[in-house]
Amino acid sequence: MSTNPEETGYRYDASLAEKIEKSWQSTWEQSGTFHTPNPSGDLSATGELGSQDVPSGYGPPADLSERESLYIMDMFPYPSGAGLHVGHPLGYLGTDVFGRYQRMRGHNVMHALSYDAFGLPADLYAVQTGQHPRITTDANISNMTEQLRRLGLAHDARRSFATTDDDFVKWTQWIFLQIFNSWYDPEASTPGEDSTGAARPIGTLIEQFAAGTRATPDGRAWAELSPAEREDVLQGYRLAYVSESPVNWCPGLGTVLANEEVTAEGLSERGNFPVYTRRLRQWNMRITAYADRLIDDLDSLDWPSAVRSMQVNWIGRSKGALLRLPVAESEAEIEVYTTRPDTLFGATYMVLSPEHPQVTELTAAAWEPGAPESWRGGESTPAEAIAAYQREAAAKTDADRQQSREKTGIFTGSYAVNPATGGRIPVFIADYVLMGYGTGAVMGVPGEDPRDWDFAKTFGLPYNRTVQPPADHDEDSVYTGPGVMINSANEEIDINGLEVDAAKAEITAWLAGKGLATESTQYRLRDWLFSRQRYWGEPFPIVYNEDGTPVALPDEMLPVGLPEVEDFAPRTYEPDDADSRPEPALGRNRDWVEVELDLGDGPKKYHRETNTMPNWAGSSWYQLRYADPHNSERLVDPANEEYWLGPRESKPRGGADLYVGGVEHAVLHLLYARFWHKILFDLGHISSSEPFHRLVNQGYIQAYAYTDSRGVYVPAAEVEERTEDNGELTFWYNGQQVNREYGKIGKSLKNSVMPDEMYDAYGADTFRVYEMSMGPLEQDRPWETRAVVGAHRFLQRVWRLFVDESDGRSIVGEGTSDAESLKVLHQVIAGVREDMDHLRFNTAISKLIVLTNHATKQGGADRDLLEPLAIMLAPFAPHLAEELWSRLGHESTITYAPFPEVDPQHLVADQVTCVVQVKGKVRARLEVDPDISEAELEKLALESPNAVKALGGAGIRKVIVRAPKLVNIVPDA
RNA sequence: GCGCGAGUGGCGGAAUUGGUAGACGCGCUGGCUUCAGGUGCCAGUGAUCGCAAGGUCGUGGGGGUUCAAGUCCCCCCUCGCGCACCA
Repeated sequence: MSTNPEETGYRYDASLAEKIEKSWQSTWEQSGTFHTPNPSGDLSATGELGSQDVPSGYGPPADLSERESLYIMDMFPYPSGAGLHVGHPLGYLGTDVFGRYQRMRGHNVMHALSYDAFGLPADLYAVQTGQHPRITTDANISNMTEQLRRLGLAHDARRSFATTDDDFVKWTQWIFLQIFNSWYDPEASTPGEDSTGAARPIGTLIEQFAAGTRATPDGRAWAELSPAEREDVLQGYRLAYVSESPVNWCPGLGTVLANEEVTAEGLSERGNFPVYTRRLRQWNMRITAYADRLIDDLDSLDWPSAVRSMQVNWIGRSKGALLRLPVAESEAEIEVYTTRPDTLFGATYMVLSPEHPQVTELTAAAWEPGAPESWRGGESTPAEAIAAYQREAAAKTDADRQQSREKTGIFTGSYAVNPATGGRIPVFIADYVLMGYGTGAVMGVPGEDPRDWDFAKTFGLPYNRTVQPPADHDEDSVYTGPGVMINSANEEIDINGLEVDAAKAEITAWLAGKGLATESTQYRLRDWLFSRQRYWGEPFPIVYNEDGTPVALPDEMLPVGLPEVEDFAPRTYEPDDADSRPEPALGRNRDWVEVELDLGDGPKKYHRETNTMPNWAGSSWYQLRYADPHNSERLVDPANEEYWLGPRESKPRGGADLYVGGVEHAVLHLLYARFWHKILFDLGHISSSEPFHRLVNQGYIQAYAYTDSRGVYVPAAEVEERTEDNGELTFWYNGQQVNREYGKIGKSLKNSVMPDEMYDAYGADTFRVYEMSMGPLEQDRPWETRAVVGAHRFLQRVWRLFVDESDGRSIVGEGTSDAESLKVLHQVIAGVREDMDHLRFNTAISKLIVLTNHATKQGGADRDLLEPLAIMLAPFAPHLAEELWSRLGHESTITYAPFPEVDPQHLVADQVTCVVQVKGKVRARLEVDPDISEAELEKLALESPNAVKALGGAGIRKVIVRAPKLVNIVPDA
């Protein structure tokens, strides 16, 4: 029999790792090791699925349901057909390690993974292949599940779902109806909430109209309105509503898009197609009603500051004033929004957005003789010039509009009156003023606003400084800084000499007294465009009656399934065909669209809504469904929601305890999910008012890619590096020098490494340890296949502390470890606990390596050291740890073994190293008693030969003693 | 332009409240084991001077505070990310 460890099968190599991993994975699955009990329903300890027939000690402990809850979430994946590369599991491993650690700390940990399975890629693929997206989606889900299974993630598989499941779609649609049937009551208050304003059932609004306590828009009594008229009124309040408004139309994708899905360049985030602003009748979500709460509640969350500031910026709250400027020689007024009412004396012109509704009434019949040529746009009448400019603006994509900052515009021929100066100021239209913000009209103050300065320069308009710039300020330039007011007085008011803030208050009060100003808060945030014309999404649970009025389907009719169609594509157009109109794919199946239903008033004809929901819908509430994934009566049972997501001292607004995912969702998913969660909270369905208490953005794993002289990617795995004589590093492929670049991992970049390759070469535990040891979770880091072996060597050393590689015998000592080893052990325990609590997995692993290396150097270790080592290793290398645990004689899983406690008694050392510095530089080291007195230590330090030598006979000015670690001797200068 | 974050060996990265800079890993160098190979083992490894003991320099650059600065303060440079005609 061979005793070469490489042939005995007792060396921890890839094939042994695979054996161990697969065997424990199947034990865990059969035992329901990671099944997490709910307080109520089918997953409770007494429920049907909950009564686990666990064959051994590998199931969860009996008292798990009595433990404190901890809810860990990953941003769930889209089931892509490309499969996983080594970068994908990073976040899942981080949450798994943390979850496993928290189980050992005595928590009932809920952690599972589901799939965000509606969306454009499956839809596009279906269009390409003609295959139903459900088929490809399901296939992708099983592929990904299989790839992930090999990682040994401690997920409760019973809680896994896909957003495309009928059972899930039903509740997505149910939530939509809740939102549709609600309005935002600014007067409502919620117990425990400091701000007022909350979603309330639409019935409470109807009561107010019916009782006359709230006036209808046109003042008629509610009873006098026809059903269609009533619905029109309600559409102005519903939190989900249909309206004809400017939307982002993307002909290339054949669908409209939310603002959040359009890039700063005005292109679709998917596909990079041009996006046009078109007035279309679409569904919207009134997220603007929640703007204040979405900003203010961020303070209660434990989120990265980058994400918080992105959300704050996206919502874009600004405080200012609405001013009403009279139109000269007319009864009309133009309302403008400004954050600088203090500069009103400097307003020398006005600008309206080209889409502004008052443009037509302000367009003069003819140019007055004095109007400069540049104001006329080369047309002979204002009407023609205005119309031409409006046409041009409409044809521009947002990208075009933003590309050029050159100021353009047309004079309307009308004048407004500056109420402060009484002066006539010309009114222009210009596309630098956006209809979607404020009132779509601004006062032009060239002296204090850079854009107005540019416009005034272009059109030869005068400026009048109202804030005193510093002496060194260039006279021929705009000044936006602080200062005191100048040139700002008339017969009624004098704000000269005031600072900007005081001036704002003063002038706003003066105008308010004349009924010309009100304080106002404006938001950059727009309502959320909620309909898409693609096939692969949730249908709306809405039908239209013969008047075209939207009618909610009753809950019993949910879910509304997708119709079968032969062609999944929406009608798409040439990407630059701005005149096209969206045509949803669902409309193709006329039998599905035209229905006869009895909605309580007898059978009537209806037609269905043919748009689908955006793929953000499912991810906007899935955090609730994990808590009660099979409930068919409610979206989540209140007891289960409270247990997992309810508010606690550590999370005042509740939510998942930890949510890990990429930063790219900072303003999309994370804003939408907070919005829906708050509505459900307001309506009393849940106890938490935030979905995710703590958010961590994991970094990305990046890699080198190589291109040859033609710029074509070559397989990164086959590139060789060479150090030239001058020390320069060069890269070679097939004898040709290639160029290295650093960035994303991707198939097309030929630098993709699959987890499967790592399983084959080292096993899943090695892969896990490597990924967790590369650096802090939040940080991007480069993938380096050749470095993985370090993690493997570490696990091999651990193995060798337990098992004799030549015969597989246990070599665990049963004696007591020496004091030095116990000191190292307890230092490591203390450090690892601290690191784990803060998700510092890389440093936790380095400490485990220190402990392992110490034991290895000792030539072996005893059980009192190796048991804690196995437990601390378990979150990172769960399969190996479970194997070692069982080899130690345990007959139950290591998963719930209590995490080692620090025994301070072992931390006290009889000797400690004291450094002796002279003038801040380390000159000597002393081994001293930890309790040494300062005087004694000072004496020893001053006597130490190296210190004496370094002092070189100089006198001593001062000695700083920090017993027992440090002495600093300061010589005379 | 505005806002946020980060600059530490050849590389990834460590360094409570200011108190031994470079833990741990990769790579590299030397040795052992092996028919061979390395995904095995042992030792060394910031730069520099020195046979050595030891010295000098060293955390993007410059200045400052302090007995003591990667850490605190001021100025500057570079990189990354976000927002960007939002009145």
